[in-house]
Amino acid sequence: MTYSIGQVAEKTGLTTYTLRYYDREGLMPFVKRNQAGRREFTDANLDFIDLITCLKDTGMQLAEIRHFVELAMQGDATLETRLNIFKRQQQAVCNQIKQAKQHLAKLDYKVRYYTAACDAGTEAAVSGDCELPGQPIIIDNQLRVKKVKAE
Amino acid sequence: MTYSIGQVAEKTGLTTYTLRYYDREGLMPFVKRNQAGRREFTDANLDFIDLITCLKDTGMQLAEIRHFVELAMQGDATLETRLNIFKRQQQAVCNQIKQAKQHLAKLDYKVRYYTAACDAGTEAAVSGDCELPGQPIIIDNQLRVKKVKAE
DNA sequence: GATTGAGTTAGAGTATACTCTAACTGTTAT
DNA sequence: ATAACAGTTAGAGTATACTCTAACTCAATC
Repeated sequence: MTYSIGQVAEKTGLTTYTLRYYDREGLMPFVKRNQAGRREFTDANLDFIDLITCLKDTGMQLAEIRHFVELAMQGDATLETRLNIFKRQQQAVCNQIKQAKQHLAKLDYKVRYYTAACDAGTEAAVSGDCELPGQPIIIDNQLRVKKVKAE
Repeated sequence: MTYSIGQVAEKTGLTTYTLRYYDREGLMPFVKRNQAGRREFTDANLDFIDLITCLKDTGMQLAEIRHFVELAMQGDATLETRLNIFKRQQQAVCNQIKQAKQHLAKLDYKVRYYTAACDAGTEAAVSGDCELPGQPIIIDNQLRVKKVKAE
C-alpha cells in the first residue's frame, strides 16, 4: 500500500507544497518514485514524517532534522549519534515544558488580576504588582466603578 | 530609577536591536525619552517587557502583542477584551504543554529504542515499530553484533 | 577641544520556513 | 482523443522576526 503526495497531505495535515519542500531540503530521501516519477509514500514513510513533525514541533530546525535523516540513512554506524540527538531533544522538551509552566503561572495570575479588575470596573481598584504571581489580589472597594450588591 | 536601552538589554537578554525593533513595531509606546531623545526605561517598563516576552514565548505573534498593548494604553474600557486575550493564551499554553508531553513520550520511546539498538550493535536486532511508544522493545540476540557477556 | 562610547534614525540585509506560479507530464473518465 | 485532474520541476514571492549598517548626536573623559 502506497500513498500519493495528496493523500499524505490529507493524512498529515501538511500541504503538498510543504511535503515537496521537505523532500527538496533532503528530509525525505527515502521516498521512492513510480515509473512516472511520482512519489509513492509507504506507511513507514508516514511514520518517519510523523517523527520529522515531532522534531520540528519541539523546536528542531529543518537543517538539524536533515542531518539526523542523513545519519539514519547511513545505518548502524551512526546509532550512537542518533541516540544522543534524541537524548538532547528529550532534555530540550523537558525544559520547554518547565518554561511553559512558568509562563502559564504568569498567565493564570493575569487572568485573576483582570477578572478582579473587570469586576471592579477599573484597574485602579486592583492592588499589587501585576508581575508577582504569588501576591494576593486585593480590591479597593472605594475605587470601584461598578457597585457591589450589598448582602 | 531608570535604565538605558543597553542596561535593559543586559537585564532582559534581548539585544538593543531587538528592543528598538519592538519599540518601532509599537510594542513599547509607554517608554519615555529624556531631553536628548534617549529611551529611559522604568521598572514598570521592565515588567511589561517581561510580559511581552511571556506572550511571545508562548507563541503570540508581535502583531497580536501590539494589539494587546494598544488595548492596554486605552485604559479601563478594554479590560474585558484584555481578560479574554489572557484566557485564550492560557488555554493555548495548556494545549502546548499537552502536545509537548506527547512529543516527549515519543522521544522517550526513541531513546529506549536507540539505547537497545546501540546495546545490540544493530537496529536489525531491535523489534517493533519505532512509532509505537507503548510497545515493548525486544532484542533478538541472534542478530546482535556486540556479543552479550554470559552471566 | 578632541576622542570615546553609547545612544539615535532610516533603511537594507538575513534567516527560516514556507507558499505559490508557470510550464509541463502522465492517468483516468467521457 | 480530449478534457480534467493530480502530479512534476525550477524558481520566485511572502511572512515573520530579527540583525546590521551608515550617518549622526550627545555626554563624559583626557
